[in-house]
Parts: sequence; structure tokens; C-alpha cells
Amino acid sequence: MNSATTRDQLLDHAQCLIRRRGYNGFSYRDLAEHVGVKTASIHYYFPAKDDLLIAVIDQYTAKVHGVLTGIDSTMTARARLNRYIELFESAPPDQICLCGMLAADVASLSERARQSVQAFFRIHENWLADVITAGVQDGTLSSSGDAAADGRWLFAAIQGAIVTSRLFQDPQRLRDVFRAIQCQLSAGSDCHSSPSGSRLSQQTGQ
Amino acid sequence: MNSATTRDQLLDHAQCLIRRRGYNGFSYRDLAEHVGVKTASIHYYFPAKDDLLIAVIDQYTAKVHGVLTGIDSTMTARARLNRYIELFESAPPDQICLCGMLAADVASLSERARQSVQAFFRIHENWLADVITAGVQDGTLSSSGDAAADGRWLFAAIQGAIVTSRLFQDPQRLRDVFRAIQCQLSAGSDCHSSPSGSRLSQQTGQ
DNA sequence: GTCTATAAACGGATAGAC
DNA sequence: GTCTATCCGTTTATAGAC
Repeated sequence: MNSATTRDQLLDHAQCLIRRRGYNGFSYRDLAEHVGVKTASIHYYFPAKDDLLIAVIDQYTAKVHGVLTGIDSTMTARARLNRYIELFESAPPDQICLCGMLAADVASLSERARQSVQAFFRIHENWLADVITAGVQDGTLSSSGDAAADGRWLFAAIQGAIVTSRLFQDPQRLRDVFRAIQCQLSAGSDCHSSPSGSRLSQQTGQ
Repeated sequence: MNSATTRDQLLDHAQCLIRRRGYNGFSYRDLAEHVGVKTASIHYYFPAKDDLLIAVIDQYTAKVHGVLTGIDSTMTARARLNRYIELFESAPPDQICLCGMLAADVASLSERARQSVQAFFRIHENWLADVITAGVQDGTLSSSGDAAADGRWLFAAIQGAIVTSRLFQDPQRLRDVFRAIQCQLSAGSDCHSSPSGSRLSQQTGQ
């Protein structure tokens, strides 16, 4: 179980620490204690803190990108969107998205790190825009007419909901935004202005 | 112009610094230099960093609460919502909401500070829920049927959009989420699935 | 109230032994 | 590769002079 290389352990624990406490909220000492090495060993792999950060962002982005690419493109757009939403269920409750955290810390980041965070956002925004475009074509989703703008605001809303859910330690707040998204993108618009229940369109995908 | 007391200047500059760089991203030295005093003087007013933080949150919350209360309640709900949205236009582009930042930094906060941040969120969520309820009654807004849940996800989306707008230094990203909100809450639902333009419902409220 | 001086711990980072 | 030892600036915080 603990056969991972020191470098891999450093990256994994650094990711957790940043997602919990932010870039300015963790130190080489914290990280060294978590992994069980001395701070000098971290500098061997990552000379400066910014080098460590870049590597953590790259690893995180690559993993997330792989997961997005792995979503079966033969499903309907609506089913793919639901699959995307399900990915957020497995996130640890005391951590937020690495790049959501770094977006808040942007004033403390190097230019390189800032651009990597932007790139992460664009990957999600573009994926969402593409699935909306496909949904308009296959009739399973509706759009405001500007799929790119929809992708941007949807991902911003999701990031905000992740932060808020952790603040209140309430995973329901994340589901609230997903329900609103599914409502907004419903081709049939079957959940607008319903009297009270509105638990519709939850398991309708596929 | 600079006749404010030292204490007031400390609070104002601390607010700016936290909104730019987060709780772990500023120091007593930063703050002292901005105000033109020594760090020991800060400790005279605020013995510990947490005391300063609490005071900053309280001042910020009181000011924002006053602005919300000042929105003319004789207007239609839709007009009040538009007035609310306009409030965000005047925000500095390099700063995010104090409590949006602190929500990301929540793992570094004292229990007291965390609860103050939660209270700030609840003020906005409840204000939005109330205006939605009023809008359903006066016919100017529509709801999912659960106004409280709507208030929660709307404010989460706004916070996410503020962070994202700063990340990309692009105020349009904030307007995108406001347009989506206005679309979602439109009683007439006049902006869903329109072919391309969809610049409607921008200046329609009073 | 504001300062100087200082404490004691922590920050990222480096040199060199093993 | 990992360690010990160390550098040096920063951090929050306190004591006491003015």
C-alpha cells in the first residue's frame, strides 16, 4: 500500500494540504511530517515551493482530464452530464477542488501557476460547452443559445457550491446547484415553477 | 480624507488585504506598512490575528447588511433582484468577497470566525430566498418551488463567478452568471433556447 | 497610543556528510 | 536520496519606555 515513491507521496499529500488549507496555508514542514521525510528531501525533488505547486497542478489536471475523456461519448449528452455530476459525489468533504482553491489564492501564485489554473478551468468549461452543444443536437439538453457562456457559468457555479458545501459541511448544497443546473438545461423544462416538490429530473438521464 | 482613526484604517486595509490574498496571505507587517504604523500598534487594537479577523468580518457584514436593507422594498421583486445584481458591478477587480475568500480559507479559521462567515452567507441566501418568494407572489419572478434552496445555489454561483472573474481578469464572467440567473428566474421564461442572441431581460426590470 | 526592542517559533532554502 | 546542520528573513506576539 505504501510502495509509492517519495516523489509521488509528496505530490499526493501536497495536493491534499493545498485543497484543505490553500497555498499559503501549508509549509514544507507540514508536508515533510505527513510523508515522513525531512524538508531538505522535498527540496531535492522540488527546489522551490512554486515547482512543487506546478507539479501538483499538472498531476491533478492530467488525472481529471483523463476522467473527463473516459466518459462514454456514445451516451446521450444528458447522460454524460449526469455522469459528470456524479464525479463530484466522491470528493472528500474537507477538501475543495485544487484549482478552485488556487483561484482564490491567485494573488499569491506565479504567472505560470496562474495560467495552469486557468487551463484547468477552460478544460471543464469547454467540456461542458461541448456536452451542451451535443445536447441541443440530440435533443436531450437545452441551452441559452451560447454554449460557451453556459459552460463558463456552470463551472463557476459548481466551484462556488463546492466551497459553500464545505463551509457548511453540508453536501446537500452541492446537490442543490446540480439540481438547478439540470433544471436550467432540461430540454423539456419539466421542473420550472412546479408547486413544491420538484424532485424531478434526478434519475431521468439515460 | 485621511482623518479616519488608526483603528478604522487598520480595519479597512485588513479587509483589502484579506480580499486580495486570503487570511494566510497577509501579515501584521503588510498591514502596518499600508497604514503607516508599527506592528505593535496593531496588537494594541487587536491582540491576536483572530481578533482582527472577527472585527473585519463584523464590519463587512454590517455594511453589506445595511446595503441590502436599503434596497427599496416597494419595487417589484424582479427590480429588487436587478438592484442586488448591480451592487456587484462596483467591486474592485483584484478583490473578491471577503467571506467568499474566507470560505476557501475555512480550515485556517477559528470556530468563531467560521460561524461569522456562515452568517454572512445566510444573510444573502435568505435575502435572495425572500425576493424569490415575493417575486412568485407579485408575478415578476419564477422559482423552482423551493425558494430557500434557490437562494442557496444562487449565492454559491455568484461567489464562484466572482472568483472566476478575477482569475481570468474578465468581468464578463460575472455578468454571464447574472444573465443565467435572470433567465432561470424569469417568470415569462423568455430567454430559454433562443437561437443565438439572448441579450433579452437585461434592462427589463423597472 | 505609539514606539523600540525582543522573544520564540516558523518560513523557504542551501551546503555538505553519508 | 536522505539526512544533519544551518542561514536568514518573517511571523505573531509581548514587555516596557515614551
